[in-house]
Amino acid sequence: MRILLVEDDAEVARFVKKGLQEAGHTVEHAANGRDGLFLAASEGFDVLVLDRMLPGGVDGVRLVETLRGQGNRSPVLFLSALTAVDERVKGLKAGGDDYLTKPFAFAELLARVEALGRRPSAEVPTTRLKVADLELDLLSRTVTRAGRKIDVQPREFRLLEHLMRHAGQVVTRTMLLEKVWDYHFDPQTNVIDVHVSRLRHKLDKGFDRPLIHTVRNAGYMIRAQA
Amino acid sequence: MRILLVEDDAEVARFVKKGLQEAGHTVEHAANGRDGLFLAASEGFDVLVLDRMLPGGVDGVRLVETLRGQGNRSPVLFLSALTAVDERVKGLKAGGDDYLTKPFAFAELLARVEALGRRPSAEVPTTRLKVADLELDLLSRTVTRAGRKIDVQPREFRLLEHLMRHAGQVVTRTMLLEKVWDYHFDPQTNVIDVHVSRLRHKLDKGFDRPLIHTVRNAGYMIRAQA
DNA sequence: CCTCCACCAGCAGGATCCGCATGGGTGTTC
DNA sequence: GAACACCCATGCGGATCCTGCTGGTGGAGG
Repeated sequence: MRILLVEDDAEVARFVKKGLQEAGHTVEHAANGRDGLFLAASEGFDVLVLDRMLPGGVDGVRLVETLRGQGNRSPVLFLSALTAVDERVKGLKAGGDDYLTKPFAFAELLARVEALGRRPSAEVPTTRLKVADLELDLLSRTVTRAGRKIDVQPREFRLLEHLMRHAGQVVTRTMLLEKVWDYHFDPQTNVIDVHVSRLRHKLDKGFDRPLIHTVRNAGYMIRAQA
Repeated sequence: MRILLVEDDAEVARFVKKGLQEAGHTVEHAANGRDGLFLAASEGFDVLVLDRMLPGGVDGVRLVETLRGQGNRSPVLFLSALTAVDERVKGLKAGGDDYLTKPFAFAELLARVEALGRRPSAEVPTTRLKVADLELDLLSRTVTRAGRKIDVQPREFRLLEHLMRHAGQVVTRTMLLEKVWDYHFDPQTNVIDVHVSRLRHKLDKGFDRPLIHTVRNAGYMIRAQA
Protein backbone atom coordinates (compact mmCIF):
# COMPACT_ATOMS: atom_id res chain seq x y z
CA MET A 1 0.00 0.00 0.00
CA ARG A 2 1.36 3.44 -0.87
CA ILE A 3 1.11 5.82 2.05
CA LEU A 4 1.97 9.48 2.27
CA LEU A 5 3.01 10.72 5.69
CA VAL A 6 3.06 14.45 6.29
CA GLU A 7 4.57 15.15 9.69
CA ASP A 8 6.96 17.84 10.83
CA ASP A 9 8.13 16.15 14.01
CA ALA A 10 11.13 14.17 12.81
CA GLU A 11 10.98 11.76 15.70
CA VAL A 12 7.34 10.85 15.20
CA ALA A 13 7.83 10.66 11.46
CA ARG A 14 10.70 8.24 11.74
CA PHE A 15 8.75 6.06 14.14
CA VAL A 16 5.62 5.92 12.04
CA LYS A 17 7.43 5.48 8.77
CA LYS A 18 9.48 2.62 10.11
CA GLY A 19 6.47 0.87 11.54
CA LEU A 20 4.41 1.17 8.40
CA GLN A 21 7.26 -0.05 6.27
CA GLU A 22 7.75 -3.04 8.50
CA ALA A 23 4.09 -3.83 7.97
CA GLY A 24 4.88 -4.05 4.27
CA HIS A 25 3.80 -0.64 3.02
CA THR A 26 5.55 1.94 0.94
CA VAL A 27 5.87 5.27 2.70
CA GLU A 28 6.69 8.71 1.35
CA HIS A 29 7.38 11.39 3.87
CA ALA A 30 6.98 15.14 3.67
CA ALA A 31 7.93 17.43 6.51
CA ASN A 32 5.62 20.30 5.70
CA GLY A 33 2.26 21.01 4.17
CA ARG A 34 3.52 22.47 0.97
CA ASP A 35 5.61 19.44 0.06
CA GLY A 36 2.85 17.14 1.21
CA LEU A 37 0.29 18.81 -0.99
CA PHE A 38 2.63 18.64 -3.88
CA LEU A 39 3.24 14.95 -3.50
CA ALA A 40 -0.39 14.12 -2.85
CA ALA A 41 -1.47 16.04 -5.91
CA SER A 42 1.08 14.59 -8.25
CA GLU A 43 1.21 10.96 -7.22
CA GLY A 44 -1.37 8.40 -6.30
CA PHE A 45 -1.47 7.27 -2.69
CA ASP A 46 -3.79 4.79 -1.07
CA VAL A 47 -3.86 6.59 2.24
CA LEU A 48 -2.66 9.96 3.52
CA VAL A 49 -1.56 10.35 7.11
CA LEU A 50 -1.47 14.01 7.98
CA ASP A 51 -0.39 15.91 10.99
CA ARG A 52 -3.15 18.32 11.87
CA MET A 53 -0.72 21.13 12.68
CA LEU A 54 2.02 21.84 10.24
CA PRO A 55 4.56 24.60 9.89
CA GLY A 56 4.45 27.06 7.04
CA GLY A 57 0.98 28.10 6.01
CA VAL A 58 -0.43 24.85 4.74
CA ASP A 59 -1.71 22.83 7.68
CA GLY A 60 -3.49 19.49 7.56
CA VAL A 61 -7.01 20.81 7.20
CA ARG A 62 -6.01 23.25 4.53
CA LEU A 63 -4.23 20.47 2.69
CA VAL A 64 -7.27 18.23 2.66
CA GLU A 65 -9.58 20.98 1.55
CA THR A 66 -7.31 21.76 -1.34
CA LEU A 67 -7.10 18.13 -2.38
CA ARG A 68 -10.83 17.62 -2.18
CA GLY A 69 -11.28 20.74 -4.23
CA GLN A 70 -9.18 19.13 -6.91
CA GLY A 71 -11.35 16.06 -6.88
CA ASN A 72 -8.80 13.97 -5.02
CA ARG A 73 -10.64 11.49 -2.83
CA SER A 74 -7.77 9.67 -1.19
CA PRO A 75 -8.65 8.61 2.35
CA VAL A 76 -7.10 10.83 5.00
CA LEU A 77 -6.18 10.08 8.59
CA PHE A 78 -5.41 13.02 10.81
CA LEU A 79 -2.79 12.72 13.48
CA SER A 80 -2.91 15.41 16.12
CA ALA A 81 -2.11 16.52 19.59
CA LEU A 82 -5.31 18.53 19.60
CA THR A 83 -7.73 16.36 21.48
CA ALA A 84 -10.67 18.71 21.75
CA VAL A 85 -13.86 17.42 20.20
CA ASP A 86 -14.21 20.61 18.22
CA GLU A 87 -10.84 20.05 16.62
CA ARG A 88 -11.66 16.51 15.69
CA VAL A 89 -14.98 17.49 14.22
CA LYS A 90 -13.28 20.21 12.25
CA GLY A 91 -10.83 17.78 10.79
CA LEU A 92 -13.50 15.30 9.78
CA LYS A 93 -15.76 17.97 8.37
CA ALA A 94 -12.96 19.29 6.23
CA GLY A 95 -12.91 15.96 4.44
CA GLY A 96 -10.82 13.81 6.74
CA ASP A 97 -11.82 10.19 7.15
CA ASP A 98 -10.38 9.49 10.55
CA TYR A 99 -8.76 11.31 13.43
CA LEU A 100 -6.27 9.88 15.88
CA THR A 101 -4.87 11.84 18.80
CA LYS A 102 -1.33 11.76 20.06
CA PRO A 103 -0.10 9.91 21.93
CA PHE A 104 -1.34 6.85 20.12
CA ALA A 105 -0.49 3.17 20.04
CA PHE A 106 1.18 2.24 16.82
CA ALA A 107 -0.94 -0.89 16.52
CA GLU A 108 -4.03 1.26 16.38
CA LEU A 109 -2.57 3.61 13.83
CA LEU A 110 -1.71 0.68 11.64
CA ALA A 111 -5.16 -0.85 12.02
CA ARG A 112 -6.82 2.42 11.14
CA VAL A 113 -4.60 3.07 8.15
CA GLU A 114 -5.30 -0.39 6.84
CA ALA A 115 -9.00 0.05 7.45
CA LEU A 116 -8.89 3.19 5.34
CA GLY A 117 -6.90 1.55 2.61
CA ARG A 118 -9.28 -1.34 2.52
CA ARG A 119 -12.27 0.64 1.39
CA PRO A 120 -11.40 2.05 -1.98
CA SER A 121 -9.86 -1.27 -2.85
CA ALA A 122 -13.40 -2.59 -2.91
CA GLU A 123 -13.12 -2.04 -6.57
CA VAL A 124 -14.20 1.42 -7.58
CA PRO A 125 -13.04 1.42 -11.15
CA THR A 126 -10.98 4.54 -11.50
CA THR A 127 -12.40 6.56 -14.29
CA ARG A 128 -9.92 9.40 -14.35
CA LEU A 129 -6.27 9.73 -13.58
CA LYS A 130 -4.69 12.97 -12.53
CA VAL A 131 -1.13 14.21 -12.24
CA ALA A 132 -0.75 17.87 -11.47
CA ASP A 133 -2.86 19.71 -14.06
CA LEU A 134 -2.83 16.77 -16.43
CA GLU A 135 -5.97 14.66 -16.53
CA LEU A 136 -6.79 11.50 -18.33
CA ASP A 137 -10.40 10.38 -18.57
CA LEU A 138 -10.70 6.67 -19.21
CA LEU A 139 -14.36 6.94 -20.09
CA SER A 140 -14.21 9.53 -22.80
CA ARG A 141 -10.65 8.57 -23.71
CA THR A 142 -9.75 12.18 -23.31
CA VAL A 143 -6.59 13.92 -22.21
CA THR A 144 -6.50 17.48 -20.93
CA ARG A 145 -3.80 19.65 -19.51
CA ALA A 146 -4.68 22.84 -17.69
CA GLY A 147 -8.17 22.40 -19.06
CA ARG A 148 -7.13 22.29 -22.70
CA LYS A 149 -7.95 19.15 -24.63
CA ILE A 150 -5.07 17.25 -26.15
CA ASP A 151 -5.44 14.75 -28.95
CA VAL A 152 -3.49 11.56 -28.51
CA GLN A 153 -3.39 8.42 -30.54
CA PRO A 154 -4.40 5.04 -29.16
CA ARG A 155 -0.92 3.82 -28.46
CA GLU A 156 0.05 7.12 -26.95
CA PHE A 157 -3.01 6.90 -24.76
CA ARG A 158 -2.04 3.50 -23.45
CA LEU A 159 1.48 4.69 -22.84
CA LEU A 160 0.31 7.72 -20.94
CA GLU A 161 -2.19 5.70 -18.96
CA HIS A 162 0.51 3.34 -17.86
CA LEU A 163 2.81 6.14 -16.87
CA MET A 164 0.08 7.87 -14.91
CA ARG A 165 -0.95 4.73 -13.12
CA HIS A 166 2.59 4.64 -11.82
CA ALA A 167 3.04 8.35 -11.25
CA GLY A 168 6.08 9.10 -9.17
CA GLN A 169 7.62 5.74 -9.96
CA VAL A 170 10.15 4.94 -12.58
CA VAL A 171 8.76 2.84 -15.38
CA THR A 172 11.32 0.80 -17.27
CA ARG A 173 11.36 0.20 -20.97
CA THR A 174 10.85 -3.47 -20.41
CA MET A 175 7.71 -2.81 -18.40
CA LEU A 176 6.39 -0.57 -21.12
CA LEU A 177 7.10 -3.09 -23.83
CA GLU A 178 5.25 -5.70 -21.83
CA LYS A 179 2.28 -3.66 -20.79
CA VAL A 180 1.77 -1.22 -23.62
CA TRP A 181 3.10 -3.11 -26.61
CA ASP A 182 2.57 -6.67 -25.46
CA TYR A 183 6.07 -7.37 -26.66
CA HIS A 184 7.83 -10.01 -24.66
CA PHE A 185 11.13 -9.47 -26.35
CA ASP A 186 13.41 -6.59 -27.22
CA PRO A 187 12.41 -5.09 -30.58
CA GLN A 188 15.94 -3.69 -30.97
CA THR A 189 14.53 -0.35 -32.01
CA ASN A 190 13.67 2.87 -30.27
CA VAL A 191 9.90 2.57 -30.53
CA ILE A 192 9.44 3.68 -26.99
CA ASP A 193 11.69 6.69 -27.29
CA VAL A 194 9.71 7.80 -30.28
CA HIS A 195 6.36 7.54 -28.60
CA VAL A 196 7.59 9.18 -25.44
CA SER A 197 8.95 11.94 -27.57
CA ARG A 198 5.62 12.41 -29.28
CA LEU A 199 3.82 12.44 -25.97
CA ARG A 200 6.21 15.02 -24.65
CA HIS A 201 5.63 17.15 -27.66
CA LYS A 202 1.90 17.11 -27.05
CA LEU A 203 1.86 17.33 -23.27
CA ASP A 204 4.76 19.47 -22.22
CA LYS A 205 5.07 21.79 -25.20
CA GLY A 206 4.24 25.26 -24.07
CA PHE A 207 4.45 24.51 -20.37
CA ASP A 208 7.46 25.47 -18.30
CA ARG A 209 7.10 22.58 -15.88
CA PRO A 210 7.49 19.32 -17.78
CA LEU A 211 5.70 16.25 -16.43
CA ILE A 212 7.52 13.50 -18.25
CA HIS A 213 10.99 12.94 -16.95
CA THR A 214 13.78 10.76 -18.22
CA VAL A 215 15.61 8.63 -15.73
CA ARG A 216 18.87 7.80 -17.31
CA ASN A 217 19.69 4.13 -17.66
CA ALA A 218 16.36 3.28 -16.07
CA GLY A 219 13.30 4.50 -17.88
CA TYR A 220 10.72 7.24 -17.55
CA MET A 221 8.64 8.74 -14.83
CA ILE A 222 5.73 11.09 -14.77
CA ARG A 223 5.23 13.56 -11.98
CA ALA A 224 4.76 17.23 -11.28
CA GLN A 225 8.03 18.08 -9.65
CA ALA A 226 10.98 18.84 -11.85
CA MET B 1 -28.46 9.06 4.68
CA ARG B 2 -29.75 5.66 5.83
CA ILE B 3 -28.09 4.53 9.03
CA LEU B 4 -28.45 1.29 10.94
CA LEU B 5 -27.85 1.51 14.66
CA VAL B 6 -27.32 -1.72 16.61
CA GLU B 7 -27.17 -0.95 20.29
CA ASP B 8 -28.60 -2.78 23.27
CA ASP B 9 -28.46 0.07 25.75
CA ALA B 10 -31.86 1.70 25.30
CA GLU B 11 -30.71 5.00 26.71
CA VAL B 12 -27.71 5.35 24.42
CA ALA B 13 -29.76 4.16 21.47
CA ARG B 14 -32.44 6.77 22.00
CA PHE B 15 -29.86 9.49 22.36
CA VAL B 16 -27.93 8.57 19.25
CA LYS B 17 -30.97 7.92 17.12
CA LYS B 18 -32.50 11.24 18.03
CA GLY B 19 -29.34 13.12 17.29
CA LEU B 20 -28.77 11.49 13.94
CA GLN B 21 -32.36 12.10 12.92
CA GLU B 22 -32.09 15.73 13.86
CA ALA B 23 -29.09 15.94 11.57
CA GLY B 24 -31.37 14.81 8.77
CA HIS B 25 -30.65 11.12 8.55
CA THR B 26 -32.89 8.10 8.56
CA VAL B 27 -32.16 5.69 11.38
CA GLU B 28 -33.17 2.09 11.91
CA HIS B 29 -32.51 0.59 15.29
CA ALA B 30 -31.90 -2.99 16.35
CA ALA B 31 -31.35 -3.96 19.96
CA ASN B 32 -29.36 -7.11 19.37
CA GLY B 33 -26.91 -8.61 16.94
CA ARG B 34 -29.30 -11.08 15.39
CA ASP B 35 -31.81 -8.42 14.39
CA GLY B 36 -29.04 -6.12 13.33
CA LEU B 37 -27.52 -8.70 11.05
CA PHE B 38 -30.88 -9.44 9.53
CA LEU B 39 -31.56 -5.78 8.79
CA ALA B 40 -28.10 -5.10 7.49
CA ALA B 41 -28.23 -8.09 5.21
CA SER B 42 -31.69 -7.41 3.85
CA GLU B 43 -31.69 -3.65 3.38
CA GLY B 44 -29.17 -1.22 2.08
CA PHE B 45 -27.64 1.18 4.56
CA ASP B 46 -25.09 3.88 3.98
CA VAL B 47 -23.46 3.43 7.37
CA LEU B 48 -23.71 0.91 10.18
CA VAL B 49 -23.16 1.99 13.78
CA LEU B 50 -22.55 -1.06 15.91
CA ASP B 51 -22.09 -1.59 19.57
CA ARG B 52 -19.03 -3.71 20.05
CA MET B 53 -20.63 -5.79 22.80
CA LEU B 54 -24.06 -7.15 22.18
CA PRO B 55 -26.23 -9.63 23.99
CA GLY B 56 -27.13 -12.96 22.54
CA GLY B 57 -24.34 -14.61 20.63
CA VAL B 58 -23.89 -12.19 17.76
CA ASP B 59 -21.68 -9.33 18.86
CA GLY B 60 -20.39 -6.43 16.77
CA VAL B 61 -17.26 -8.07 15.49
CA ARG B 62 -19.07 -11.24 14.61
CA LEU B 63 -21.71 -9.25 12.80
CA VAL B 64 -19.18 -7.44 10.64
CA GLU B 65 -17.30 -10.58 9.80
CA THR B 66 -20.51 -12.19 8.65
CA LEU B 67 -21.47 -9.22 6.54
CA ARG B 68 -18.05 -8.99 4.94
CA GLY B 69 -18.21 -12.66 4.25
CA GLN B 70 -21.39 -12.03 2.33
CA GLY B 71 -19.68 -9.36 0.28
CA ASN B 72 -21.40 -6.51 2.08
CA ARG B 73 -19.04 -3.53 2.14
CA SER B 74 -21.12 -1.01 4.03
CA PRO B 75 -18.92 1.20 6.19
CA VAL B 76 -19.01 0.28 9.86
CA LEU B 77 -18.39 2.39 12.93
CA PHE B 78 -17.89 0.58 16.20
CA LEU B 79 -19.15 2.08 19.41
CA SER B 80 -17.72 0.58 22.53
CA ALA B 81 -16.87 0.91 26.17
CA LEU B 82 -13.81 -1.22 25.56
CA THR B 83 -11.02 1.28 25.29
CA ALA B 84 -8.05 -1.05 25.16
CA VAL B 85 -5.94 -0.69 22.04
CA ASP B 86 -6.18 -4.41 21.47
CA GLU B 87 -9.94 -4.22 21.35
CA ARG B 88 -9.90 -1.37 18.91
CA VAL B 89 -7.42 -3.09 16.69
CA LYS B 90 -9.54 -6.21 16.80
CA GLY B 91 -12.60 -4.30 15.70
CA LEU B 92 -10.81 -2.62 12.84
CA LYS B 93 -9.13 -5.79 11.69
CA ALA B 94 -12.45 -7.57 11.60
CA GLY B 95 -13.53 -5.17 8.89
CA GLY B 96 -14.66 -2.15 10.84
CA ASP B 97 -13.89 1.26 9.43
CA ASP B 98 -13.83 3.33 12.58
CA TYR B 99 -13.93 2.85 16.33
CA LEU B 100 -15.26 5.29 18.85
CA THR B 101 -15.12 4.72 22.59
CA LYS B 102 -17.81 5.57 25.09
CA PRO B 103 -18.28 8.03 26.47
CA PHE B 104 -18.19 10.12 23.30
CA ALA B 105 -19.29 13.53 22.22
CA PHE B 106 -22.22 13.36 19.90
CA ALA B 107 -20.71 15.95 17.62
CA GLU B 108 -17.80 13.64 17.00
CA LEU B 109 -20.00 10.63 16.36
CA LEU B 110 -21.95 12.62 13.83
CA ALA B 111 -18.82 13.86 12.12
CA ARG B 112 -17.40 10.36 11.90
CA VAL B 113 -20.61 8.85 10.62
CA GLU B 114 -20.84 11.48 7.96
CA ALA B 115 -17.19 10.99 7.05
CA LEU B 116 -17.92 7.32 6.51
CA GLY B 117 -21.01 7.98 4.47
CA ARG B 118 -19.26 10.51 2.33
CA ARG B 119 -16.90 8.17 0.56
CA PRO B 120 -18.86 5.75 -1.52
CA SER B 121 -21.49 8.31 -2.36
CA ALA B 122 -18.98 10.18 -4.48
CA GLU B 123 -20.92 9.79 -7.67
CA VAL B 124 -20.17 6.61 -9.51
CA PRO B 125 -20.37 7.35 -13.21
CA THR B 126 -21.88 4.56 -15.21
CA THR B 127 -19.09 2.54 -16.61
CA ARG B 128 -21.02 -0.29 -18.19
CA LEU B 129 -24.31 -0.60 -19.98
CA LYS B 130 -26.32 -3.77 -20.01
CA VAL B 131 -29.24 -5.06 -22.03
CA ALA B 132 -30.18 -8.66 -21.42
CA ASP B 133 -26.97 -10.64 -21.80
CA LEU B 134 -25.33 -7.92 -23.82
CA GLU B 135 -22.82 -5.78 -22.01
CA LEU B 136 -20.88 -2.75 -23.06
CA ASP B 137 -17.96 -1.59 -20.96
CA LEU B 138 -17.16 2.06 -21.50
CA LEU B 139 -13.81 1.79 -19.76
CA SER B 140 -12.26 -1.00 -21.71
CA ARG B 141 -14.33 -0.19 -24.80
CA THR B 142 -15.40 -3.78 -24.82
CA VAL B 143 -18.57 -5.51 -25.93
CA THR B 144 -19.61 -8.95 -24.74
CA ARG B 145 -22.68 -11.05 -25.26
CA ALA B 146 -23.30 -14.06 -23.06
CA GLY B 147 -19.74 -13.65 -21.84
CA ARG B 148 -18.18 -13.86 -25.27
CA LYS B 149 -16.15 -10.89 -26.43
CA ILE B 150 -17.28 -9.19 -29.60
CA ASP B 151 -15.08 -6.92 -31.67
CA VAL B 152 -16.72 -3.75 -32.86
CA GLN B 153 -15.34 -0.81 -34.73
CA PRO B 154 -15.36 2.70 -33.32
CA ARG B 155 -18.40 3.88 -35.19
CA GLU B 156 -20.25 0.72 -34.41
CA PHE B 157 -19.35 1.20 -30.78
CA ARG B 158 -20.81 4.69 -30.73
CA LEU B 159 -23.91 3.47 -32.47
CA LEU B 160 -24.39 0.64 -30.03
CA GLU B 161 -23.73 2.88 -27.06
CA HIS B 162 -26.39 5.27 -28.21
CA LEU B 163 -28.88 2.50 -28.76
CA MET B 164 -28.18 1.02 -25.35
CA ARG B 165 -28.47 4.32 -23.59
CA HIS B 166 -31.97 4.44 -24.97
CA ALA B 167 -32.78 0.77 -24.53
CA GLY B 168 -36.48 0.10 -24.95
CA GLN B 169 -37.01 3.36 -26.82
CA VAL B 170 -37.20 3.89 -30.51
CA VAL B 171 -34.22 5.77 -31.86
CA THR B 172 -34.83 7.58 -35.14
CA ARG B 173 -32.40 7.82 -37.97
CA THR B 174 -32.24 11.54 -37.54
CA MET B 175 -31.22 11.15 -33.91
CA LEU B 176 -28.54 8.72 -34.87
CA LEU B 177 -27.20 10.98 -37.60
CA GLU B 178 -26.99 13.79 -35.11
CA LYS B 179 -25.52 11.91 -32.19
CA VAL B 180 -23.38 9.26 -33.78
CA TRP B 181 -22.32 10.83 -37.06
CA ASP B 182 -22.53 14.51 -36.14
CA TYR B 183 -24.36 14.99 -39.40
CA HIS B 184 -26.88 17.78 -39.29
CA PHE B 185 -28.29 17.00 -42.68
CA ASP B 186 -29.54 14.02 -44.60
CA PRO B 187 -26.65 12.26 -46.32
CA GLN B 188 -29.12 10.76 -48.80
CA THR B 189 -27.56 7.38 -48.35
CA ASN B 190 -28.26 4.36 -46.22
CA VAL B 191 -25.18 4.67 -44.03
CA ILE B 192 -27.18 3.87 -40.95
CA ASP B 193 -28.80 0.81 -42.39
CA VAL B 194 -25.42 -0.53 -43.26
CA HIS B 195 -23.95 -0.03 -39.85
CA VAL B 196 -26.99 -1.42 -38.10
CA SER B 197 -26.73 -4.40 -40.34
CA ARG B 198 -23.12 -4.91 -39.38
CA LEU B 199 -23.94 -4.60 -35.72
CA ARG B 200 -26.71 -7.15 -36.08
CA HIS B 201 -24.36 -9.47 -37.79
CA LYS B 202 -21.96 -9.28 -34.88
CA LEU B 203 -24.41 -9.18 -32.00
CA ASP B 204 -27.39 -11.28 -32.95
CA LYS B 205 -25.74 -13.85 -35.16
CA GLY B 206 -26.01 -17.21 -33.50
CA PHE B 207 -28.54 -16.14 -30.90
CA ASP B 208 -32.19 -16.99 -31.20
CA ARG B 209 -33.41 -13.88 -29.43
CA PRO B 210 -32.33 -10.82 -31.41
CA LEU B 211 -31.73 -7.62 -29.49
CA ILE B 212 -31.82 -5.07 -32.28
CA HIS B 213 -35.29 -4.48 -33.64
CA THR B 214 -36.46 -2.52 -36.63
CA VAL B 215 -39.37 -0.20 -36.17
CA ARG B 216 -40.73 0.41 -39.61
CA ASN B 217 -40.91 3.99 -40.74
CA ALA B 218 -39.51 5.08 -37.39
CA GLY B 219 -36.07 3.78 -36.58
CA TYR B 220 -34.44 1.15 -34.41
CA MET B 221 -34.71 -0.06 -30.88
CA ILE B 222 -32.65 -2.31 -28.69
CA ARG B 223 -34.19 -4.50 -26.04
CA ALA B 224 -34.38 -8.04 -24.79
CA GLN B 225 -37.96 -8.87 -25.60
CA ALA B 226 -38.77 -10.00 -29.12
C1' DC C 1 -50.11 -8.05 -56.56
C1' DC C 2 -47.56 -3.93 -56.16
C1' DT C 3 -44.86 -0.69 -53.79
C1' DC C 4 -41.93 0.88 -50.59
C1' DC C 5 -38.72 0.18 -47.12
C1' DA C 6 -35.08 -2.15 -45.24
C1' DC C 7 -31.26 -5.43 -45.60
C1' DC C 8 -26.75 -7.09 -46.95
C1' DA C 9 -22.50 -8.19 -49.59
C1' DG C 10 -18.85 -6.32 -51.93
C1' DC C 11 -15.80 -2.64 -53.17
C1' DA C 12 -12.61 0.98 -53.10
C1' DG C 13 -10.93 5.23 -51.37
C1' DG C 14 -8.95 7.29 -47.61
C1' DA C 15 -7.19 8.29 -43.35
C1' DT C 16 -4.98 7.04 -39.53
C1' DC C 17 -1.54 5.08 -37.22
C1' DC C 18 2.65 2.99 -36.30
C1' DG C 19 7.29 1.57 -36.36
C1' DC C 20 11.92 2.24 -38.34
C1' DA C 21 16.05 4.65 -39.52
C1' DT C 22 18.83 8.41 -39.33
C1' DG C 23 21.35 12.26 -37.55
C1' DG C 24 22.01 15.28 -33.73
C1' DG C 25 22.49 16.31 -28.78
C1' DT C 26 23.85 15.50 -24.00
C1' DG C 27 25.77 13.37 -20.20
C1' DT C 28 29.61 10.00 -18.61
C1' DT C 29 33.81 7.81 -18.39
C1' DC C 30 38.55 7.27 -18.94
C1' DG D 1 39.25 16.23 -24.45
C1' DA D 2 37.95 12.21 -26.86
C1' DA D 3 35.26 8.23 -27.14
C1' DC D 4 31.24 6.21 -25.81
C1' DA D 5 26.57 5.27 -24.42
C1' DC D 6 22.26 6.88 -24.02
C1' DC D 7 18.53 9.55 -25.43
C1' DC D 8 15.88 12.83 -28.56
C1' DA D 9 13.50 14.42 -32.75
C1' DT D 10 11.95 14.24 -37.41
C1' DG D 11 10.50 12.36 -41.82
C1' DC D 12 9.09 8.58 -44.37
C1' DG D 13 6.83 4.38 -45.95
C1' DG D 14 3.89 0.81 -45.34
C1' DA D 15 0.08 -1.54 -43.68
C1' DT D 16 -3.96 -1.94 -41.55
C1' DC D 17 -8.14 -0.52 -40.51
C1' DC D 18 -12.29 1.82 -41.22
C1' DT D 19 -15.89 3.83 -43.50
C1' DG D 20 -19.36 5.09 -46.76
C1' DC D 21 -21.52 4.05 -51.25
C1' DT D 22 -23.69 1.19 -54.66
C1' DG D 23 -26.85 -2.05 -56.32
C1' DG D 24 -29.46 -6.04 -56.10
C1' DT D 25 -32.61 -8.81 -53.06
C1' DG D 26 -36.05 -9.87 -49.63
C1' DG D 27 -40.04 -8.96 -47.04
C1' DA D 28 -43.69 -6.30 -44.96
C1' DG D 29 -47.76 -3.72 -45.60
C1' DG D 30 -51.55 -2.09 -48.23
